[in-house]
Amino acid sequence: MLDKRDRLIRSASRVIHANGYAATTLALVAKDAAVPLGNVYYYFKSKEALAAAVIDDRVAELRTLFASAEEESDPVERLRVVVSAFEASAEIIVARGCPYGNLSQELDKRDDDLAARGRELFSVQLDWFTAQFRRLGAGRKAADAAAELLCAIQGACLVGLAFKDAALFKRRLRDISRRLGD
Amino acid sequence: MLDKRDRLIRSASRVIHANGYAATTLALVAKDAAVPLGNVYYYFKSKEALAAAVIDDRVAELRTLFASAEEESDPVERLRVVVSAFEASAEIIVARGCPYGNLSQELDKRDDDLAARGRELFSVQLDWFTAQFRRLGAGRKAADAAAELLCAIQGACLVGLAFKDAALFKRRLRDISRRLGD
Amino acid sequence: MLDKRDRLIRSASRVIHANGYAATTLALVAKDAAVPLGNVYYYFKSKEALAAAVIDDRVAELRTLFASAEEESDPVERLRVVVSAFEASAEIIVARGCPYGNLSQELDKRDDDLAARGRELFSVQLDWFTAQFRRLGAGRKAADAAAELLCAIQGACLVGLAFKDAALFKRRLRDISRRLGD
Amino acid sequence: MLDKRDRLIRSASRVIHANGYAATTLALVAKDAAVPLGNVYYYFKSKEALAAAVIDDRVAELRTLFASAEEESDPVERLRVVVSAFEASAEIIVARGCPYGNLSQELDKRDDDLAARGRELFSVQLDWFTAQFRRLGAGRKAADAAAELLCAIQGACLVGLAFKDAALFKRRLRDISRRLGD
DNA sequence: AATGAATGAGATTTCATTCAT
DNA sequence: GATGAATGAAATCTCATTCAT
Repeated sequence: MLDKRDRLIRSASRVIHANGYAATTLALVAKDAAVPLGNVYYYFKSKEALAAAVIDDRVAELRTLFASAEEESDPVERLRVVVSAFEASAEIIVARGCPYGNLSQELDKRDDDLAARGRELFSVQLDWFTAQFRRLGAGRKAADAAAELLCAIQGACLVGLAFKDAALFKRRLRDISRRLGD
Repeated sequence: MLDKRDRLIRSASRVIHANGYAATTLALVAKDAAVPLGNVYYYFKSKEALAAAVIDDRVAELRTLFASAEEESDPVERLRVVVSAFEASAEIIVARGCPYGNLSQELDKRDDDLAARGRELFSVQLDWFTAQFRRLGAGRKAADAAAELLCAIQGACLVGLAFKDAALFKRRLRDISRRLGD
Repeated sequence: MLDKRDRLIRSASRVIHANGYAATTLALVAKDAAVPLGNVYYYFKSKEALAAAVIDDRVAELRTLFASAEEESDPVERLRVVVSAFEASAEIIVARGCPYGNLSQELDKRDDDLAARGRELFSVQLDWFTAQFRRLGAGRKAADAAAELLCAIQGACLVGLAFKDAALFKRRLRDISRRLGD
Repeated sequence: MLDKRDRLIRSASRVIHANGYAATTLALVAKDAAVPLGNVYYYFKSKEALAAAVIDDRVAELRTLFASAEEESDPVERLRVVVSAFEASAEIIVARGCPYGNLSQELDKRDDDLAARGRELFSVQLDWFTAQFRRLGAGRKAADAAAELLCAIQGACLVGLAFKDAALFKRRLRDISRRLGD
């Protein structure tokens, strides 16, 4: 069994993904993690701090994905690995939304530094995508190509979620994957 | 001066756009509309009912936009009118997010009928886009082309918001607009 | 159509009988009477005043019943007319409770003069019952016999209501009626 | 000092007895129990849940009374113990009403399951009374005799309350007690 | 470190009553 | 007389956070 801190992050991640940050109560998270409510504050000084840890966890998840994609040498193949990873999560994304996009959007409205942390969920992707396009010789257009890819993926998540349509979502991702070769 | 009911919808729309539905309190809305809190309940039986009115308002806004786009006869031009309308709102979208996508996504996690109402914000767009592509002779691919367009716009909104980058947002929309001709 | 004042009393009587006084809202009464809410205050200066009018109405109803019972000359027959009247209302009493006992009990907890008015619902019965027993030569035991009768009727109402059992209720009332002859 | 949960039930019982359920506010109960209002919700998830606990408490009280009555072997004596217990509470019943009948009647108008819970206050009495009459050889008339007894007691409570007349109340109960021997 | 309990600010909602016309 | 609208006090309930042990 994971230690309490990790269990809390894991549970918070699940509950936030399912309900959104504002609708998530610490009581729910504590119960899901089988940790007494009062104890949450031993590990995290506030609800915000717990959310920050969730973001860190997701960023780490993305970095792990990128690392595994780097086993490919061709940047196009690397990007396709990432797109495939989204496709592999189609069911959950279509049911609950994108764990990166959802949270980034919701936290964006705050003036905390949680808002800034939320943006990392996108910037870490944008940066890595940019690096790949640069290796493809895109030069100064690399950043733009990266933004286009991020937009395409996130748009598919949002629309797939609204219509709960995994088939549509996958079709869109395959299309994105195909065009990466152009 | 608008009548109170309209002022409440207008204020709720603003506040929800700025804060999200969950973080919106009726006290805030009432204050923004200069209406005493208790009076809100004379016009709307619940917070949810007010949100439903906001959604209706936004759907009407979209229909108005579509009606004006229909002054063009060429479907491609019509679609470009719509894309341009998003472009024209770049500053606010980049600051607060897309008023349709944001709300649709947040409400999607509920099991109310507010969730269903939220989805209308997308389906009304998808339907109209589909009709245009059909007139272009897209046949059974019309729905898919419509979904692609919706994804592209929404993706741009989400990423534009995260990076508060109106230039990026506009670039993306112009690109979308250009490709509509292909 | 009754005039508004009477319609309000009639509706208030119905709604109070169905929901109890505390759970009755003037909005409900106004709607039931098809009278605009604001207008209620033209006819009654407060919710309490409306309830007082309802009590007056019910007291009048009882007096009418007594008057009709007085067409009989035998006091025992007179009392049996009254008991039969309760029996005739078995269905509604078993569904909603006794319109006299319910209200008397609920209002009893106040320190208004509504409490005193509520008690009239019982005292008017007690007085008339006492008068009949006195004519039967019960002498100073007349008051006690009257109280016993009132207790018996009200007990049957309360228990009939709790178990929603009209048959039980009627059996009890017939038993009471029979014993009146002893 | 009782623990808080018990204090809350005790206070709620008192306040509900004094004011009725609808007119009881949790603020009043909390103050009476010397518990901060917000803390009430740590022990009971809603006002209804607190009322349900009050009912449980009263049902338990009745069962304790029945258990002590069962120290007598003669069913008639047992029933007289119960009637005496009501008589011993004459002052409070005449001031506030019967804690079982009042609540049962008020809750009866709801469509919650609180209504059903309220009915238990009577059914637990009816069942035990029936068992005693059955031991007396009443056969299938046992249930009817039990209902008659319950009606008699409750009628006395209701009328005793309306006239705030403890002497009348006691006279009625003694009469009931005497007739149990017939 | 751990935890059940406590706290209080604030959110939604209700409603008798009053106001303006 | 009539009425739609307004008002504000108060009720129920929620929850992040803190406390006492």
